[in-house]
Amino acid sequence: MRSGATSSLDLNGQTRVAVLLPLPLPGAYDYRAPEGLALAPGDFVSIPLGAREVVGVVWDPALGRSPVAAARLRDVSRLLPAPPLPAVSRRFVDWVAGYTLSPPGAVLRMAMSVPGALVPPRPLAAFRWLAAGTGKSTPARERVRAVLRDGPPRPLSELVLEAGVGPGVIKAMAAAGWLEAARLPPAPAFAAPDLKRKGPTLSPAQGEAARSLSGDIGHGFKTTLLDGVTGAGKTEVYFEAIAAALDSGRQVLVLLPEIALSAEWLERFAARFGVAPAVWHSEISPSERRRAWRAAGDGEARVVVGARSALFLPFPDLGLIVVDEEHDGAYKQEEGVIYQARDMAVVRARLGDIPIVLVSATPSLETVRNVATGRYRAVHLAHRHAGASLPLVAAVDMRRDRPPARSWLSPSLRQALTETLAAGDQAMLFLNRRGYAPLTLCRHCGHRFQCPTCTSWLVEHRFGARLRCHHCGFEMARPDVCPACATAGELAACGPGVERLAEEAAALFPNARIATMTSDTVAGPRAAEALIGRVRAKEIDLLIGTQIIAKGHNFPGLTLVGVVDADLGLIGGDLRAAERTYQLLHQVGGRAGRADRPGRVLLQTYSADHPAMMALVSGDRDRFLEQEAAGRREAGLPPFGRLAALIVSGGDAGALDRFCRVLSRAAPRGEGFTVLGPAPAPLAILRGRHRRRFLLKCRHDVRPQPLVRAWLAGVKVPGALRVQVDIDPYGFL
DNA sequence: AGCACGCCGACT
DNA sequence: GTCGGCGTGCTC
Repeated sequence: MRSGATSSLDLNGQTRVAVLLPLPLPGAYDYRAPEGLALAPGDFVSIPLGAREVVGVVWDPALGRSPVAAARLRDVSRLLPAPPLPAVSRRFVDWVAGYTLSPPGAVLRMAMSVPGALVPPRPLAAFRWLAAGTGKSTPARERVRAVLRDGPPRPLSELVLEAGVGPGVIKAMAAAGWLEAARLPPAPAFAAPDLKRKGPTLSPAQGEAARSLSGDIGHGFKTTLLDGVTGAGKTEVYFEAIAAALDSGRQVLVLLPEIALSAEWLERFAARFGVAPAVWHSEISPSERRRAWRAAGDGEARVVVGARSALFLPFPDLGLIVVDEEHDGAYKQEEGVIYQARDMAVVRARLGDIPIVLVSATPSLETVRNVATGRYRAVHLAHRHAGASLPLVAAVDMRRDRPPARSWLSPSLRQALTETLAAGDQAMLFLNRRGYAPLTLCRHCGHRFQCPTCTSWLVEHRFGARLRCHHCGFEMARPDVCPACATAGELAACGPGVERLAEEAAALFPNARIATMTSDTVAGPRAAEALIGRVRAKEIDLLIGTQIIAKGHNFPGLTLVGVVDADLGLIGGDLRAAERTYQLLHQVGGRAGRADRPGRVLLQTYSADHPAMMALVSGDRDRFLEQEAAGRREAGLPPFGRLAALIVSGGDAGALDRFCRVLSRAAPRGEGFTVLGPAPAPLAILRGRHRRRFLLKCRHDVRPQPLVRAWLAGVKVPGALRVQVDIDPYGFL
């Protein structure tokens, strides 16, 4: 349905419209609407730009923008046959652009990065049996005839499959007059969830939580934290809220970190609603992407589950947002438009005046703080469902319980593994380090293998005997001779990666069936699913992996989790290091003992008295959060203050440092904020570009955006350098 | 983001 | 003598 045309009339009586283009331009461009073409904000249009034709969106007229001369205006070429971009989506694009200090067109690009989605789905090419044509009958042609005779027209892909012929045979038969091309209406993209289907029986606590969330549907914007330990049944609870939103006729968006790895979630959804949801993430094919975008935009997709960018889909009637694992760092987009999807989801809910549920067993300090101040409401699920008990967590103090030389499993962990495997149970070893060894050095001259274009060591991968940079993809064959001193046979692998751990485990437990799971060993979601299936079928005794084994997978037979290097996430001066370590290790530990058997978690650490370790062992999350909060409050760091980072990069370190001095001089001065830097960015050189970082640290009541805007307005960035703004910076990059 | 225009090395 | 490298700059 289209609202009336709201384009403005120019002095000459010509109709002028603002068109936002999916390009990093500072604002919308003005065009002329040809006579007879009524255009309203949200309309997708094709317009000429320079020598090419570009798709854009008619934007809402901006106030106080000095208009470009009428003589320069060009005509809108045509209106595209797609549902208009809803007003909420347009306001959201503008809001995100203003918050992240990105050009609005760059944000719009995320909302329409779907080539070909703007033409209606083309009818399916199909073929029906005509009669005998010319040419001879062959066995292949006979099979096609057998499939088609007396039946309705069949799509090409189906025919190819059923008749066991190549597409060439069909086309040749059509050309020879045996078959007639027909058109079938396009298949409905997504089936509607079955709302009559009964949900599972909920515990009293779950039922109460579900009623509480469902009661918010249709009553405007409200943010709720759904907080409960792994296994407490949070998913079933928010499924009921989804059912309530669907029942009210509105769409639902569920955000997950790395959807690609969570087939288990899709199974649970299908079990509850009888259909698959529309799925949106970076790895879906162009045709799936097109289908999902279109279905979200015309309302056919009732539920979309996706990674962070699903937030920008053009939902016309969104009624609920769920952000699962809200604490997960994967919600922070670090490239292009830099944004925190969880925070932007709250904004999207506010603009749409709908409820949003943040879900986590280990909520972020930001969210906990928002609950404490009353901005968010909290719904707690205190206990594990169906009587399952929480795993017993113990720290292994590596200062006393030392592994033998060149091995990484302490005597305690070895013994626990032995017991577990002997009892016929499954175990898991977690080490957040891909490859064989994180560093290779020459024992003769001390040479260390470093990436030629990044500040990072090359990681040895025994599989294929390569040295690889995990930041830029550089790789080389592992040499036998030191490139610095030419000594042979003195290159030593330092430290463990999962491959090396698997080697040690195989030597210790020669009869155990061991599998390694990292992004290197499982290519894509299907391979991951297959491996997880083997673990569930108890074809694997010991699973060794990086953080991809931490997320969302449920292994009923697993009773021991060994964290090989619990301190790994604590290194580096990241302000969220302790929090992230706690969250990740808690999640890893949650894999142990879900069913009727208690689980055990051993944390190998050199800092057993670190607050994060003590909290993991004692299970006292709230005390840990209070300590973290106290430290951050003291330092004026988020969520008690605001941060913005400026990353300046360029190929020439000299030019970069010169420009950094210019930036320093132009830095804003005043009350309530400080500018720190320039300092080498955490990855001082990435892909051959040198990087420096400024930090703007603001009091909680001071907005960093106007300061950064004024700062950058006062300098001219040399062409070869790049300045990236990161509002609410998270970790390294 | 494209695509043009614009100044310095190896080819018919 | 040209073809072409991609560095800066513009697109309503």
